[in-house]
Amino acid sequence: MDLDLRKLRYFVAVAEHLGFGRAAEALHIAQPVLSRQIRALESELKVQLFDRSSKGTRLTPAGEQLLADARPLLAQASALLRRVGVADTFTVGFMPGLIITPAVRLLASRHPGLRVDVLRTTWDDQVEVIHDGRVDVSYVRLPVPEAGLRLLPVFTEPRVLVVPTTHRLAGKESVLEADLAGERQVQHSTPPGFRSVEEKLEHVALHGGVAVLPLSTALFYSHKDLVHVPIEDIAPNEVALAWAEHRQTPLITEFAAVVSEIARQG
Amino acid sequence: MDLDLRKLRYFVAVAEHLGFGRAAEALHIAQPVLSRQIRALESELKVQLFDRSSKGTRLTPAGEQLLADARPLLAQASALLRRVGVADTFTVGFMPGLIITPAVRLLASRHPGLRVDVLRTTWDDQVEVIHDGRVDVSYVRLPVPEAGLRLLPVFTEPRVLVVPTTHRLAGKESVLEADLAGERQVQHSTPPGFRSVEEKLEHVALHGGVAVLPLSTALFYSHKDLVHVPIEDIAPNEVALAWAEHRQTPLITEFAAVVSEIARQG
DNA sequence: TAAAAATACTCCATAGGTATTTTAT
DNA sequence: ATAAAATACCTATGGAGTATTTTTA
Repeated sequence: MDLDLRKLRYFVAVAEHLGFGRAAEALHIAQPVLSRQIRALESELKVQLFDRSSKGTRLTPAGEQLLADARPLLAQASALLRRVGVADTFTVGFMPGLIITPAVRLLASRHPGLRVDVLRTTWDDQVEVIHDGRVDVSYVRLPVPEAGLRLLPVFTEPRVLVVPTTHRLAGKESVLEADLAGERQVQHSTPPGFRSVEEKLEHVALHGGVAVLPLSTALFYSHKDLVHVPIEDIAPNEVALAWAEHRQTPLITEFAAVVSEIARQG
Repeated sequence: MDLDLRKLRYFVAVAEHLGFGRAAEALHIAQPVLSRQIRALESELKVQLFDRSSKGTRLTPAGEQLLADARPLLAQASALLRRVGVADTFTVGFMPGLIITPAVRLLASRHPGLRVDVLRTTWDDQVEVIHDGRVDVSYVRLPVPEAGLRLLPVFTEPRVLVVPTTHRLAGKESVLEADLAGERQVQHSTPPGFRSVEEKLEHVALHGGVAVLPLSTALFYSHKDLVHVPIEDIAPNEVALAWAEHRQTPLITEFAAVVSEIARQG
């Protein structure tokens, strides 16, 4: 009668690992248990979800369909738990280009039982995911609407100009903001509205123009037809760790401490 | 670790009935079971959900919060089940003003075990709810985008003009479409964009103008400052039962038969 | 004291475990 | 022959029931 979220979680694990043995290991349960649970799910839903063979396990079309439905449902359930303050997993959001592994590893190592997830965000949802509970904390690029948030500055970094290799500014040691006068600047909000940094850079590579990005982002998305040049006099980009000011859990406090410790060292 | 949707459903029932005894009855379980399950949920979530007293049971703020989260989650889970073809409840959508109780009652009486729900739709979502599984079938007002739908015509009805009682056309026996020339017609899509018939009629009552509505809608939303007049030469409004062309379940087929039988008699 | 919820107990369905067998390459 | 999944069987947790007690207006 009611859908069993545990079975659904098991199903997603099998779908992702494409194998019962591997999935069982990841779930920390025995393989026969998993086989039985998936069979039970199949019989409850009256649908075959996997084609099993000794040479790999594959999703049926019905399985693909269920997987597409199951992921958001589990995410919503997880967000609900986070909103009421029961952490099943600790989830860290981050904007592209930011390095979060040291802090995440350190937290995970201190709490062997805890599952730690990461979620990549975009300009559009970097704050939203904090408020709706998809993440516990998130690395954001300022400025952000600060209402309801607690912010911990992590570091600042210069912004650089990204241009095609053939561009007149491509060879320079550095440029000034004034040098950008007359350049077509490709921005996030520019129609047709780029939804990702990749799209923005691809546009610059294909159709020219210039983009201004934080240094770490430019390094992360390095592109063979593009180069970047420091801009001397532009305000630096600030990165902060953010979380909801209600919902101050011990784990959030600890993670914030870990992050500022690492930032102090690095 | 995983949220238990059964407990969540029990919780919603208690919140809606504001009492364990009444909720247990509605859920067809014994009262002590429900008490235990809610206590278990409270202890799993480490939050008190209800203030209990012998004189009524009330939600705590945390309970209110959970209720707001629980409803959409349960709805999404239910939609998932419907998409994979496992009906836990049979849900019938309808546009405002349409009378669906006879068909719904008949279906429910033929299947004593089945829970039948209804969901009111709007112009904006009358088709969407069919495709995303929030309903099994829905009474829609044509025209609709027919892609992926099966449609069963149910009946046609005249459209009437709705005007303030003080309007120059208010007293007429009937009018022609030509009489509307020069009138400010308040339409669904007219800025500022009315999201409901109520808003539209309220606008007409307050600020004048005219609205054209199906007769049944005008009757359903009768308003003391408004009257309606038949329009002789306008195309009648058509109402159809619609469902997703994949997902042709026996229950849907049966309901369609019930509906067309009732339509033939009425 | 009467109505509502909580507790005590019993029963049974089912998740999880280990050991073993089946199946397909 | 081997690797993967399925089956067999056992244990323990927890959901559901009935009977009863506690609580409070």
